[in-house]
Amino acid sequence: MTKQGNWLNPREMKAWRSYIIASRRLLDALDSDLNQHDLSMADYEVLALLSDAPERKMRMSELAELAMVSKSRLSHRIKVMEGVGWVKREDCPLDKRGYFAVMTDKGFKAIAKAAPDHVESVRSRLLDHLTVKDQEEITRIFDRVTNKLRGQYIAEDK
Amino acid sequence: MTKQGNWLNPREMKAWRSYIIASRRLLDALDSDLNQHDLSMADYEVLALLSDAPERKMRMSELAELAMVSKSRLSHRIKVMEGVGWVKREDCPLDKRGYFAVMTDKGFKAIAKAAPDHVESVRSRLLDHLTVKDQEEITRIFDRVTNKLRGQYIAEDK
DNA sequence: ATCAAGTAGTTGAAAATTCAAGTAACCTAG
DNA sequence: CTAGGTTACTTGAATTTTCAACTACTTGAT
Repeated sequence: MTKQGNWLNPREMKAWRSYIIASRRLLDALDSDLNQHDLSMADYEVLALLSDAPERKMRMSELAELAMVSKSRLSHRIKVMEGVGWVKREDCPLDKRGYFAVMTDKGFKAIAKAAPDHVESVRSRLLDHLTVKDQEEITRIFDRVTNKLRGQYIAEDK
Repeated sequence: MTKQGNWLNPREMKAWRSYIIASRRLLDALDSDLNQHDLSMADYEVLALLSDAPERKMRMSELAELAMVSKSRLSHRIKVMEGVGWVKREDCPLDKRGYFAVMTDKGFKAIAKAAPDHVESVRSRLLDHLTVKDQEEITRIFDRVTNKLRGQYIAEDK
């Protein structure tokens, strides 16, 4: 299984390093752009998901899953967003263990305000530098990676 | 400058989402693999840099820069690594403000033990799913992204 | 020399995240 | 209808990361 001693060849190494370095920098830059709206990428994602959901509400579990964060983290995060007034909790009548996170008007306004800048940020820091062909390659390659990963990766909670 | 209201078209959206989702999952998986050696990706990177440095030592600033973490974060992190016995600090005679982080034998053993698994992890979760052509595309595309980013992004400290 | 400004690195407190329980509700086999 | 296991979510404590000083040293201009 673990075929040890099998170091990366130069081509593999270059691909891996290029990818990792660009990604770190890119994510840092996007996050830092978003900070001007007092949002992190993770929080933005949560709000974006909520704003697209029917009635702008979603079960905690589903939200955690789609936003790819642990339940615990989402729970803590929603608590602070609740403090800021962007979301409220609402209990689920069908399953009394469950809760909905519901986006408030204020929350909607907050993300509506941040979204154009964020999109512009994604453009200027990534998409603008990719040709149409590049974009298609990226889609093809990373969809494959996700699919393979789905098969392999068994996370405990998140 | 900020051309607002310019939402992503479907192709751009697909590329962006594929990339982001795969990356999140990939990094999570790699991190979780490394946890079996009590290491995070960031700590691994720090140790890897040290183990490649002459005399296995490096100035704090340089290490922070190459590992792409803030000085503060590195400082805290080195403190715990020092506690574990993987590194020591050594003061720099040339610049009395400065310190070297020096990897100990124990530290070297720790990363030497983790490295093959990590490499295997990078392979099985990413590289194995990329053709040679894909790897070259990745290198080309992400090198470009990094270059553009370098021009744009002005981070405060890190 | 001297002083102002910048650099190297650390620090403590605050905020975020993880980790390990914990509570309550649901589901299902007998 | 009920015990045992699972699911949904929260919580508090521990760890990690960020943030805003702060110290000590260096540098460069006068």
